[in-house]
Amino acid sequence: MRRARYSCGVENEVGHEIAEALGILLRRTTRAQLHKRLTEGMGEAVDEVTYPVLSALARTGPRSAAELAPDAGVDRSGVTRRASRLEAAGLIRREADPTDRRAHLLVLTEEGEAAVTELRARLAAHIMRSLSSWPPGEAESFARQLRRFTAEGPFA
Amino acid sequence: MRRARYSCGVENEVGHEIAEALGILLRRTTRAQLHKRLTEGMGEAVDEVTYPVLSALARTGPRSAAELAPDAGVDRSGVTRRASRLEAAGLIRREADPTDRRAHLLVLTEEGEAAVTELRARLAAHIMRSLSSWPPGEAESFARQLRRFTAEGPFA
DNA sequence: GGTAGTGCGTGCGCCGCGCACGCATCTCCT
DNA sequence: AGGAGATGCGTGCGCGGCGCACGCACTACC
Repeated sequence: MRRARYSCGVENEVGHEIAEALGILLRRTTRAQLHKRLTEGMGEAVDEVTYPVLSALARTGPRSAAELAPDAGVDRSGVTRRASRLEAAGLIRREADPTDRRAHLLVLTEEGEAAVTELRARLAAHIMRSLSSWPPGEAESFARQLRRFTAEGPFA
Repeated sequence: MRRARYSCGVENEVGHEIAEALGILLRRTTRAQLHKRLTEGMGEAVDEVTYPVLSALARTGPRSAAELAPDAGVDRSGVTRRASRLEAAGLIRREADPTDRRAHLLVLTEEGEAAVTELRARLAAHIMRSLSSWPPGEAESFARQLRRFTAEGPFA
C-alpha cells in the first residue's frame, strides 16, 4: 500500500483506519453509556440528557437557548426543557438580557460551576487512568493532534 | 504546569485537553448529525438508526442479535427491530444457526456488503478531505495513536 | 404608531428504547 | 429417556425525549 498515494500526501488507508477507530470510539462514548456513568451520583438533575447543555454552557459562557442549541446538537426546545430542569435544581439561572427584554440568558450558578468542575475532573481522570501507560510525550502529541483534528477537521 | 507531574509521567493538563477535544468531537458525531448525513440517499432502510447495527455486523461478521447488542450500544430488542428493517430491505438475512435451532444468525447479503463498502468509503473520504492539509506522516501517527487509544484506552 | 420580525416557552404527535412476557429449543440431571 | 430449569428470540407496552408549530411578549423599522 506504500505506492497507493494521493496528491495530498496521505494514504487512503489512513482514512479507513481513522474512520474505524472513530466508529469504535463513538460507539463507546454514547450518552447512554459514557455520560450516564459520568453523571452517576451527581444529583437528580444532572444526567446524560442535561449533561450536554451544562457542558456546552460552561464552554461558551452565558448564552441564550437558541445559541446553545446547535452546539448541544439538539433542538432549541430541547435546550429550553433541559435548562428548566437544571434551573429547578439550582445549577443554572435565567438572566434577563439587559439589551433585549425578550431574551433569557442561561448562566451557571456557583453550584453549576462546581458540578462542571467535578464532571471535567472525572472525565479527565478516567482518560488519564489509561494514558498512564503511554510513553512520555506521546500523550501530549496525541492531545495536540486530536485538538487539531477537532478544530480544523471534518467535524469542525 | 511543567512541575505538576504525576507518577505516570503524563501531565494532568493533557487529560483535560483530550477530554475537551473528545467532547467537541463527540458532539459533532452524533447519530442525529453525522450518521444522518452519512446515510443520506442510501435507501429507506439505511438511516442513522439502523447504521450502527449494519456497521457492527460488518465488523464482527455473522452474529446473533444478542451478541451484537453490546457492540451496537443498544438493547437486544432494538437490534432485533433494526435487523428486521434491514432484512425487509434485503440488506441482511437471518440464517438458522446449524448448531442451535433457536438462534438466528444475522448475516449481510451481497447488497448489504455493498452498502457497507459505500458507507465506509464516504466516511473515509470525508475524513481524508480535511487530513489532506496535514504534514505527511502526521496523519499516520495520529491514526496509530487513535487506534491505540480505542484499543487499550478508557473506552475499550 | 403600526406592522413585520424575532426570541422564548409549551402542547402535541411520533418514534426509539428498555422491560418483561410467551414460545421454542437446548442442557443437564436423574 | 424424560422432565425441569436455562437460554435465545421476537413482540407488546409504557415511558421519555425529540422536532414542529403555535401563542405571547418584545423589538425594529418605516
